[in-house]
Amino acid sequence: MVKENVRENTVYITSLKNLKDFELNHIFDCGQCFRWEKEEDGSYTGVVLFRYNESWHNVAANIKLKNSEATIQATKAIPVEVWENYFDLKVDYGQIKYELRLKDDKIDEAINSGEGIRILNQNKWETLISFLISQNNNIPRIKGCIQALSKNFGEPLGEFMGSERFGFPLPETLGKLTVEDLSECKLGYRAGYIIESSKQVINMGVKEFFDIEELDEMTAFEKIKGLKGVGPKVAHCILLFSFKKRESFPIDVWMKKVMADVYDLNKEKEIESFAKEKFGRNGGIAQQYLFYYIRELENNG
DNA sequence: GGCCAGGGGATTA
DNA sequence: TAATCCCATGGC
Repeated sequence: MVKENVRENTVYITSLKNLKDFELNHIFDCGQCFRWEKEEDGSYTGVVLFRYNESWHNVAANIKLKNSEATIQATKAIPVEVWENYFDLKVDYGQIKYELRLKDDKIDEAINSGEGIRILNQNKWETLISFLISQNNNIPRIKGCIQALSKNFGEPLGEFMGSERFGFPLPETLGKLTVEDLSECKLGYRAGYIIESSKQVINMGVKEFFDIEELDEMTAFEKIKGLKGVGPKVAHCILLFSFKKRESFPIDVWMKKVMADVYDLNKEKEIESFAKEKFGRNGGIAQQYLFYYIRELENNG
């Protein structure tokens, strides 16, 4: 994929070419991320937190897809490899879909509804906090909480695409807060979890937290679950969406619904072992197709 | 292992 | 106006 960064009125342009299995609606609306919003022209605008070269980079960005080329405008120059990794471009989703479709015609139909899904490689810290907020919560409210958190405690990124943008707050910032400091973010009982988990990440060291990626799935799961407020559901989301553990199969109320409707499975344990056996190492990706499929079905009849 | 409080807001009854 | 629901977890 050829790409170049061109400076243009303090906006940095990156293009990603020859994209396959890539649809913005599917990627940003399959429940994996909370900061991208759709514009009238079909492009998406959001704020992304990266960590590379041992430092944090919060960037406001807009991504527009035309045919098989995506154009990203961003407030900072982010290496194209970093964007490629974010959108998981090294992974051949065509092959994964081919393998999954062979399993049965139910997953085949689910894939048809969200063919352009890709699992983003999101920042591990941001994903931890985002999914702590997600528990027993709905997507519009999760987005509101994260927005409030960023507005109050994140780095101001200036105006971009008609709105003031704010970076995702960093561990040192959140770790120093009290529950009262967070009251206007309306996080409810999750505020305490966020503060405690932030302290735990600071104490273990950001590097060691990120290096959990190197551990095997079971060990990584236990490590993540050791953070305050992280149970099995949230741990699976964090592992899938930011630690590249693609076997992880998060089971929430939507997944319970789709697995009951489609596969007539009603117990969580049954769903778990079924997913492991049926989808194996692609469990997490199958989960995203199923999640998108049931949400589409419920929203559009 | 089962139960229930934890917050807050949108939606439904 | 009241009940229910939401990408759950901790503590008993």
